[in-house]
Amino acid sequence: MAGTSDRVSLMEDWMAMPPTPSPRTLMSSFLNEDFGSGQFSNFFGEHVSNKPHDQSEKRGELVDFREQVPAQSATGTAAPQNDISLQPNSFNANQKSNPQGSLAERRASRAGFSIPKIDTSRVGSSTVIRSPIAIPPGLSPTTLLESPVFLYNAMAQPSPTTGKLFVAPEANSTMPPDSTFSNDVFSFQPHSGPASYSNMEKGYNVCHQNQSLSNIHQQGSSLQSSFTAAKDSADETIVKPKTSDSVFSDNHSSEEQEDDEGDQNEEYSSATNSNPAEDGYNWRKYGQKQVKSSEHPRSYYKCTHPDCPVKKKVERSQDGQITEIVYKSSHNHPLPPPNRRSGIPLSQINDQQVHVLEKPGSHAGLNTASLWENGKSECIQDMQGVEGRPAAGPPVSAYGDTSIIESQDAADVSSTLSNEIDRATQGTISLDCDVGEDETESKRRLVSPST
DNA sequence: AGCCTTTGACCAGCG
DNA sequence: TCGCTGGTCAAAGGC
Repeated sequence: MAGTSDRVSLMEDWMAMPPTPSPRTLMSSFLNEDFGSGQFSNFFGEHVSNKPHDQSEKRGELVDFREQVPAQSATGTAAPQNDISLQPNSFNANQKSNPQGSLAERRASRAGFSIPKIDTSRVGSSTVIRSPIAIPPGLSPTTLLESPVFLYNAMAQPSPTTGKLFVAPEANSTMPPDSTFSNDVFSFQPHSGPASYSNMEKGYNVCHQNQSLSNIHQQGSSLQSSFTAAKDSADETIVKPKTSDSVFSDNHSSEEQEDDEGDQNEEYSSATNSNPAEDGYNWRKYGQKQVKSSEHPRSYYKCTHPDCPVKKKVERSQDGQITEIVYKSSHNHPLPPPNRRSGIPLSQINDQQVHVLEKPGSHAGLNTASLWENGKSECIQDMQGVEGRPAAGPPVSAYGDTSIIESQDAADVSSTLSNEIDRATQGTISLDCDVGEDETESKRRLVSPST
């Protein structure tokens, strides 16, 4: 089975990587990287270099795709082609709340980088995390999203025409050659280094439709999964993890897929906690049903926060692996403290946060992880900047300013990193950068059932 | 005691 | 109108 052997090969690559480095080591390695040499920017391409497709060709497709989409501005008014929020080297043109841009942007600008931004303002209120493969228990969909690779490639915003979330090409990133668009659904393959599922957060964070993808925090390292992200008519965002080999061929047979799941079951058998409540929010299950459209039973959860309209549907395979999550509506409250009841113990979060920094073993992994951390830091800083705002309040676009990746000098990086760790260990950071406003609950499924 | 899950019943939308 | 389907309710019981 080709897919299995691919994954085995990947795992071997990971196993060959250096043992867990310390954050300092990571940072040191990171700082020794030549940003301008393209090592970093080519990382994703390098790690998908075993793909048969021509990378530039695919990128061209992506560009074409984007150009075909009549973009809208964040305010919903007509805008020139190629929404500026998607454009590299143009974030300054999109400043709103802060004429100088976010701290991340300022830092990046200072370092000579431009930061493409995600415009999440058009993202709607219902999120689907849908996986044709089962998400291993304890492996959060958000963790998948939080892969540095995903982050780095996550120039994502909903299609102006369909509302589906798609990922646009970004100048400094390398689209995996097997990236695909299909009905506004973009698939790509995060693959940035060793993943240790046992070290990942058990459970998952909400990947909120109003949440800048850059704001999604990483509790785990990158995965060899790929994702399909889609957003439909301001209602649903679909994030579709795939196995690495499924990326090579979307015609992946169901048999192969089942085998993949089986393999993953074995790989991730150590992760046993699949409680969907562990996304940081508290959920109450109010129903379960076997629906015809899915071979798996569907569970219905409500956010237990008073007056919070958020619901989610979770489908699990027989072995408890999550196969689909559909988020509906938006949280109108901050993320609750992490260690309450079903929340993750603070100490566990600490460890996980540290693992984020320690796990990536390759240079590229270091880079992505470090950059991710930087981006996360900016997210946090942005969040701090809006503290005190009514939880139900602000336009989402306020968070759309959050930068994804920034380049920093050594001091900044170290400072950011250590601050990040400190915040994590103090349990003071909110993992959710979203305070949504769109309460629309209509929804429509975008991706046909995986079966 | 409070909050959770479970589970059968009920309801609404749709063809 | 009827049957199917998906979503929700609410009682019961567990932790």
